[in-house]
Amino acid sequence: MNDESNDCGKKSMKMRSKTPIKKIENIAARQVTFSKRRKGVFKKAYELSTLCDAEIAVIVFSSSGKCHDFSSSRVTQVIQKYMRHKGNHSQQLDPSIIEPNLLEEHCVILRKEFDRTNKELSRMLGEDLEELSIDELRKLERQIELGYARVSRTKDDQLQKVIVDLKRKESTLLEDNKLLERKVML
Amino acid sequence: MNDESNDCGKKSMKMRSKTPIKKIENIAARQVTFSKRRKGVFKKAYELSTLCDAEIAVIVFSSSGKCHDFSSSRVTQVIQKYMRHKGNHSQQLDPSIIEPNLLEEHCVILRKEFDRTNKELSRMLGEDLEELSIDELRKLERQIELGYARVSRTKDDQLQKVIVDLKRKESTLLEDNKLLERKVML
DNA sequence: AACTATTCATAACG
DNA sequence: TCGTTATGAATAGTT
Repeated sequence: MNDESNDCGKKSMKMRSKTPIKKIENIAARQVTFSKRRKGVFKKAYELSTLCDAEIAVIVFSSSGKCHDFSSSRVTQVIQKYMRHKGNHSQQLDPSIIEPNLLEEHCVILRKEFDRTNKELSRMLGEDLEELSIDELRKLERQIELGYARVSRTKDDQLQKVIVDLKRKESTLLEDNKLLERKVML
Repeated sequence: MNDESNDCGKKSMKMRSKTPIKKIENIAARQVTFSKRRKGVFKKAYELSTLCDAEIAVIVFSSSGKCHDFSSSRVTQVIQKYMRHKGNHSQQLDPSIIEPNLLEEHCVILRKEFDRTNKELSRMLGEDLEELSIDELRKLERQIELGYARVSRTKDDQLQKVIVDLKRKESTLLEDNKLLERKVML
């Protein structure tokens, strides 16, 4: 512990330093700080998700290897969404670049991911709904609505584009016609 | 407690309220808060990882669907570690009955299937629509409509069931009450 | 985007 | 681990 510039004639109570962000070497202190700050991060994550209607997942492994997580919805759900956004799974789960003895493990992970995705797709298609609660059904309904709105909007945009294109062609042709007519007149 | 912090005729002042953690309805304000707090969460995550030698990943989706992430190492690395921790009860794929040299092949096939399913799901959710033709978009739209109808119907059925159940319980209770009242009278 | 009063998080300590 | 509190840090409201 370093206490450089303390005097403070006050009750010589807590003298908090400016907290350098550097690995805490004292193991006990590190564990205490880990607990406190982990809780803090999860709280902040919760507040962010609630205030801003955001979806968030936090995964932490302590230096001792223990796993902790927080999510506004479900960690695996957020992970899935994340993977989709990043696109190609192949990069992340490509078995060919993985050591042979880890291959099996990755196959298992991939299989799990596949099953999950498959299930979600089924439900989006209105299948396998039996075991869903009313709340889950409501959530699914909203999710589908969102997807529908996006698809519908994209389609409309495309249609608009086609229409604008056609109109432009039309007016170009009209002008050409006018020019040609004038030439004919002369 | 000292009486210093009264209204005091100081400069007009900011008057921050106690910030209830509830969805911010004003969209502009929500976006600003999202930016600020997202930065805050990421900073806290960084500090936790550094101070405590921990591994952390944070994934956030804004309400508008934009994806942000932070990790002390690599997000996908943390995700894989997480999956490994959670997925130790893996009986889905028994590798002992698969020849080692077939395992990789199996993985490749699985990955292809997975990517295909993933793409379809993304599109149902209204993502990655850029390369679809108008006809394909129309088809997708109809597919989603069908799924929506099924989900909506299932939900309504469930709600009906709950209502019928509650009504039955209510009438049973009413009858019980009547019987009890009679007994009390006697 | 920048500022600052205020609330909040947490290091140090019991 | 839990509670307390002074201090540093985050941020809501504002410019």
